[in-house]
Amino acid sequence: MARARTTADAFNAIAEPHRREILTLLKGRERVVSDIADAMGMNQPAVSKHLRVLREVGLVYVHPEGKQRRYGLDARGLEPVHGWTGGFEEYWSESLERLNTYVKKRQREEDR
Amino acid sequence: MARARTTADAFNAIAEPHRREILTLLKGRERVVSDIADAMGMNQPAVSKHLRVLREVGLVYVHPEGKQRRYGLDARGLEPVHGWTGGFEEYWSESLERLNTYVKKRQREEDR
DNA sequence: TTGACATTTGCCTATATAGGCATATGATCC
DNA sequence: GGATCATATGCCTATATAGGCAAATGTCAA
Repeated sequence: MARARTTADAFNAIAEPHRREILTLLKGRERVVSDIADAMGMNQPAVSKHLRVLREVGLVYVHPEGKQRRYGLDARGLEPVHGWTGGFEEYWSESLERLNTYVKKRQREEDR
Repeated sequence: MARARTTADAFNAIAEPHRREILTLLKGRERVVSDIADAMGMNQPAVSKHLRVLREVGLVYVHPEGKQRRYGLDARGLEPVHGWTGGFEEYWSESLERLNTYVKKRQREEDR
Protein backbone atom coordinates (compact mmCIF):
# COMPACT_ATOMS: atom_id res chain seq x y z
CA MET A 1 0.00 0.00 0.00
CA ALA A 2 1.08 3.53 -0.53
CA ARG A 3 0.50 6.60 1.50
CA ALA A 4 -3.06 7.91 1.53
CA ARG A 5 -3.89 10.66 -0.92
CA THR A 6 -3.42 14.20 0.25
CA THR A 7 -7.07 14.69 -0.60
CA ALA A 8 -8.16 11.86 1.65
CA ASP A 9 -9.01 14.18 4.53
CA ALA A 10 -7.96 17.36 6.31
CA PHE A 11 -5.27 15.50 8.24
CA ASN A 12 -3.47 14.63 5.03
CA ALA A 13 -4.16 17.92 3.31
CA ILE A 14 -2.60 20.06 6.03
CA ALA A 15 0.50 17.92 6.34
CA GLU A 16 2.03 20.08 3.60
CA PRO A 17 3.52 23.31 5.03
CA HIS A 18 2.72 25.35 1.91
CA ARG A 19 -0.91 24.36 2.16
CA ARG A 20 -1.00 25.47 5.77
CA GLU A 21 0.54 28.74 4.69
CA ILE A 22 -2.18 29.21 2.11
CA LEU A 23 -4.91 28.59 4.67
CA THR A 24 -3.32 31.12 6.95
CA LEU A 25 -3.16 33.65 4.14
CA LEU A 26 -6.84 33.18 3.50
CA LYS A 27 -7.80 33.84 7.08
CA GLY A 28 -10.53 36.45 7.02
CA ARG A 29 -9.63 37.55 3.54
CA GLU A 30 -10.35 36.12 0.14
CA ARG A 31 -7.50 36.17 -2.32
CA VAL A 32 -6.83 35.70 -5.98
CA VAL A 33 -4.41 32.98 -7.08
CA SER A 34 -1.65 35.28 -8.29
CA ASP A 35 -1.97 37.18 -5.05
CA ILE A 36 -1.34 34.03 -3.06
CA ALA A 37 1.55 33.05 -5.31
CA ASP A 38 3.15 36.45 -4.78
CA ALA A 39 2.66 36.38 -1.05
CA MET A 40 4.31 32.98 -0.92
CA GLY A 41 7.09 33.63 -3.38
CA MET A 42 6.00 30.54 -5.24
CA ASN A 43 5.24 30.07 -8.90
CA GLN A 44 1.61 30.10 -9.83
CA PRO A 45 1.09 26.54 -11.13
CA ALA A 46 2.40 25.12 -7.90
CA VAL A 47 -0.03 27.22 -5.94
CA SER A 48 -2.88 26.16 -8.19
CA LYS A 49 -2.14 22.55 -7.45
CA HIS A 50 -2.17 23.11 -3.72
CA LEU A 51 -5.42 24.99 -4.06
CA ARG A 52 -6.87 22.04 -5.90
CA VAL A 53 -6.07 19.75 -3.01
CA LEU A 54 -7.55 22.19 -0.51
CA ARG A 55 -10.62 22.56 -2.68
CA GLU A 56 -11.12 18.81 -2.93
CA VAL A 57 -10.97 18.47 0.83
CA GLY A 58 -13.36 21.36 1.15
CA LEU A 59 -11.10 23.67 3.10
CA VAL A 60 -11.40 26.43 0.53
CA TYR A 61 -13.97 27.52 -1.99
CA VAL A 62 -13.62 29.37 -5.26
CA HIS A 63 -15.51 32.37 -6.45
CA PRO A 64 -14.76 33.13 -10.13
CA GLU A 65 -14.44 36.82 -10.73
CA GLY A 66 -13.76 37.69 -14.32
CA LYS A 67 -10.54 36.13 -15.39
CA GLN A 68 -9.44 35.77 -11.83
CA ARG A 69 -10.52 33.20 -9.27
CA ARG A 70 -10.94 34.37 -5.78
CA TYR A 71 -10.31 31.75 -3.12
CA GLY A 72 -11.86 31.84 0.28
CA LEU A 73 -11.42 29.84 3.44
CA ASP A 74 -13.87 27.36 4.87
CA ALA A 75 -11.92 26.00 7.80
CA ARG A 76 -14.72 23.96 9.26
CA GLY A 77 -12.93 20.86 8.00
CA LEU A 78 -10.19 21.55 10.50
CA GLU A 79 -12.43 20.92 13.44
CA PRO A 80 -11.85 17.14 13.44
CA VAL A 81 -8.12 17.75 13.62
CA HIS A 82 -8.51 20.27 16.40
CA GLY A 83 -10.89 18.00 18.21
CA TRP A 84 -8.74 14.92 17.92
CA THR A 85 -5.59 16.66 19.10
CA GLY A 86 -7.63 18.29 21.85
CA GLY A 87 -8.14 14.86 23.34
CA PHE A 88 -4.47 14.93 24.27
CA GLU A 89 -4.38 18.39 25.74
CA GLU A 90 -3.57 17.17 29.21
CA TYR A 91 -0.22 16.03 27.89
CA TRP A 92 1.03 19.56 27.43
CA SER A 93 -1.19 21.63 29.64
CA GLU A 94 -0.18 19.81 32.75
CA SER A 95 3.32 19.71 34.09
CA LEU A 96 5.35 16.72 33.11
CA GLU A 97 5.34 15.62 36.69
CA ARG A 98 1.57 15.54 36.88
CA LEU A 99 1.52 13.67 33.61
CA ASN A 100 3.84 11.08 35.03
CA THR A 101 1.75 10.53 38.10
CA TYR A 102 -1.30 10.33 35.89
CA VAL A 103 0.22 7.67 33.67
CA LYS A 104 1.49 5.71 36.58
CA LYS A 105 -1.83 5.86 38.34
CA ARG A 106 -3.63 4.58 35.26
CA GLN A 107 -0.99 1.93 34.92
CA ARG A 108 -1.57 0.76 38.45
CA GLU A 109 -5.27 0.64 37.84
CA GLU A 110 -4.70 -1.41 34.70
CA ASP A 111 -2.43 -3.85 36.45
CA ARG A 112 -5.04 -4.56 39.01
CA MET B 1 9.93 17.01 -5.16
CA ALA B 2 8.17 14.28 -3.36
CA ARG B 3 5.94 14.38 -0.36
CA ALA B 4 7.63 15.17 2.95
CA ARG B 5 8.64 12.25 5.11
CA THR B 6 6.12 11.01 7.60
CA THR B 7 8.78 11.63 10.21
CA ALA B 8 9.15 15.27 9.22
CA ASP B 9 6.83 16.49 11.97
CA ALA B 10 3.70 15.65 13.93
CA PHE B 11 1.49 16.95 11.12
CA ASN B 12 2.83 14.32 8.76
CA ALA B 13 3.03 11.58 11.35
CA ILE B 14 -0.61 11.77 12.36
CA ALA B 15 -1.90 11.86 8.80
CA GLU B 16 -1.96 8.07 8.95
CA PRO B 17 -5.15 6.75 10.60
CA HIS B 18 -3.44 3.72 12.09
CA ARG B 19 -0.90 5.93 13.78
CA ARG B 20 -3.67 8.02 15.26
CA GLU B 21 -5.28 4.85 16.50
CA ILE B 22 -2.04 3.84 18.18
CA LEU B 23 -1.76 7.18 19.92
CA THR B 24 -5.31 6.83 21.14
CA LEU B 25 -4.58 3.35 22.42
CA LEU B 26 -1.63 4.67 24.39
CA LYS B 27 -3.66 7.36 26.08
CA GLY B 28 -3.01 7.08 29.76
CA ARG B 29 -1.72 3.55 29.42
CA GLU B 30 1.58 2.11 28.30
CA ARG B 31 1.39 -0.91 26.07
CA VAL B 32 3.58 -3.61 24.69
CA VAL B 33 3.90 -4.00 20.91
CA SER B 34 2.02 -7.27 20.63
CA ASP B 35 -0.70 -5.77 22.78
CA ILE B 36 -1.12 -2.90 20.34
CA ALA B 37 -1.07 -5.24 17.37
CA ASP B 38 -3.81 -7.35 18.92
CA ALA B 39 -5.93 -4.35 19.81
CA MET B 40 -5.67 -3.13 16.24
CA GLY B 41 -6.06 -6.45 14.49
CA MET B 42 -2.87 -5.70 12.63
CA ASN B 43 0.23 -7.80 12.19
CA GLN B 44 3.21 -7.01 14.36
CA PRO B 45 5.75 -5.80 11.78
CA ALA B 46 3.31 -3.21 10.48
CA VAL B 47 2.73 -1.91 13.98
CA SER B 48 6.45 -1.82 14.67
CA LYS B 49 6.94 0.36 11.63
CA HIS B 50 4.27 2.81 12.71
CA LEU B 51 5.80 2.90 16.15
CA ARG B 52 9.13 3.73 14.61
CA VAL B 53 7.65 6.76 12.88
CA LEU B 54 5.94 7.91 16.06
CA ARG B 55 9.16 7.39 17.99
CA GLU B 56 11.17 9.43 15.50
CA VAL B 57 8.74 12.30 15.79
CA GLY B 58 8.85 11.98 19.54
CA LEU B 59 5.18 11.23 20.08
CA VAL B 60 5.93 7.98 21.88
CA TYR B 61 8.77 6.66 23.97
CA VAL B 62 9.96 3.12 24.57
CA HIS B 63 10.73 1.44 27.79
CA PRO B 64 12.36 -1.96 27.31
CA GLU B 65 11.05 -4.48 29.72
CA GLY B 66 12.67 -7.85 29.36
CA LYS B 67 12.01 -9.16 25.90
CA GLN B 68 9.10 -6.83 25.51
CA ARG B 69 9.16 -3.16 24.69
CA ARG B 70 6.63 -1.04 26.46
CA TYR B 71 5.52 2.01 24.51
CA GLY B 72 4.17 5.12 26.13
CA LEU B 73 2.63 8.31 24.89
CA ASP B 74 4.25 11.72 24.93
CA ALA B 75 1.65 13.77 23.13
CA ARG B 76 3.30 17.11 23.71
CA GLY B 77 4.27 17.10 20.06
CA LEU B 78 0.60 17.42 19.17
CA GLU B 79 0.37 20.86 20.67
CA PRO B 80 1.54 22.64 17.51
CA VAL B 81 -1.18 20.89 15.56
CA HIS B 82 -3.79 21.74 18.12
CA GLY B 83 -2.55 25.28 18.32
CA TRP B 84 -2.44 25.83 14.60
CA THR B 85 -5.93 24.48 14.00
CA GLY B 86 -7.12 26.44 17.00
CA GLY B 87 -6.35 29.59 15.08
CA PHE B 88 -9.29 28.74 12.85
CA GLU B 89 -11.75 27.92 15.57
CA GLU B 90 -14.03 30.80 14.70
CA TYR B 91 -14.77 29.09 11.42
CA TRP B 92 -16.74 26.35 13.04
CA SER B 93 -17.83 27.94 16.26
CA GLU B 94 -19.09 30.85 14.24
CA SER B 95 -21.16 28.48 12.16
CA LEU B 96 -22.78 27.23 15.30
CA GLU B 97 -23.39 30.80 16.30
CA ARG B 98 -25.01 31.51 12.98
CA LEU B 99 -27.05 28.35 13.16
CA ASN B 100 -28.27 29.49 16.52
CA THR B 101 -29.38 32.90 15.32
CA TYR B 102 -30.95 31.20 12.34
CA VAL B 103 -32.89 28.81 14.50
CA LYS B 104 -33.97 31.59 16.78
CA LYS B 105 -35.08 33.67 13.86
CA ARG B 106 -37.14 30.79 12.51
CA GLN B 107 -38.62 30.30 15.93
CA ARG B 108 -39.55 33.94 16.14
CA GLU B 109 -41.17 33.75 12.74
CA GLU B 110 -43.10 30.68 13.72
CA ASP B 111 -44.23 32.26 16.93
CA ARG B 112 -45.89 34.94 14.92
C1' DT C 1 -11.95 37.18 -34.19
C1' DT C 2 -7.65 38.26 -32.09
C1' DG C 3 -4.76 39.34 -28.31
C1' DA C 4 -3.54 39.64 -23.56
C1' DC C 5 -3.98 38.07 -19.09
C1' DA C 6 -5.23 34.52 -15.27
C1' DT C 7 -5.42 29.92 -14.00
C1' DT C 8 -5.50 25.01 -14.67
C1' DT C 9 -3.70 20.79 -16.39
C1' DG C 10 -0.36 17.45 -18.48
C1' DC C 11 4.06 15.42 -18.43
C1' DC C 12 8.27 14.11 -16.12
C1' DT C 13 11.53 12.98 -12.23
C1' DA C 14 12.99 12.02 -7.72
C1' DT C 15 11.44 10.39 -3.48
C1' DA C 16 8.41 8.01 -0.08
C1' DT C 17 5.56 5.43 1.67
C1' DA C 18 2.20 1.09 3.83
C1' DG C 19 2.02 -3.33 4.33
C1' DG C 20 3.00 -8.48 3.35
C1' DC C 21 6.52 -11.92 4.09
C1' DA C 22 10.88 -13.66 5.49
C1' DT C 23 14.59 -12.94 8.30
C1' DA C 24 17.73 -10.67 11.58
C1' DT C 25 18.38 -8.97 16.27
C1' DG C 26 17.57 -9.15 21.33
C1' DA C 27 16.52 -11.00 25.68
C1' DT C 28 15.51 -14.90 28.87
C1' DC C 29 15.87 -19.36 30.51
C1' DC C 30 17.57 -24.24 30.23
C1' DG D 1 25.46 -22.99 23.60
C1' DG D 2 20.63 -23.74 22.10
C1' DA D 3 15.66 -23.10 22.14
C1' DT D 4 12.05 -19.70 22.36
C1' DC D 5 9.47 -15.67 22.55
C1' DA D 6 9.12 -10.47 21.31
C1' DT D 7 10.44 -6.90 18.09
C1' DA D 8 12.75 -4.76 14.46
C1' DT D 9 14.41 -4.63 9.75
C1' DG D 10 15.07 -5.76 4.83
C1' DC D 11 13.07 -6.51 0.41
C1' DC D 12 9.42 -5.83 -2.90
C1' DT D 13 5.27 -3.71 -5.18
C1' DA D 14 1.79 -0.45 -6.08
C1' DT D 15 0.71 4.17 -5.56
C1' DA D 16 1.42 9.22 -4.68
C1' DT D 17 3.11 13.04 -4.50
C1' DA D 18 5.65 18.35 -5.14
C1' DG D 19 7.23 21.15 -8.21
C1' DG D 20 9.35 22.76 -12.79
C1' DC D 21 8.06 23.72 -17.52
C1' DA D 22 5.06 23.81 -21.51
C1' DA D 23 0.70 23.91 -23.21
C1' DA D 24 -4.44 24.02 -22.78
C1' DT D 25 -8.54 26.44 -21.14
C1' DG D 26 -11.16 30.42 -19.82
C1' DT D 27 -12.38 35.34 -19.79
C1' DC D 28 -12.63 39.93 -21.16
C1' DA D 29 -11.81 43.83 -24.29
C1' DA D 30 -11.28 46.12 -28.65
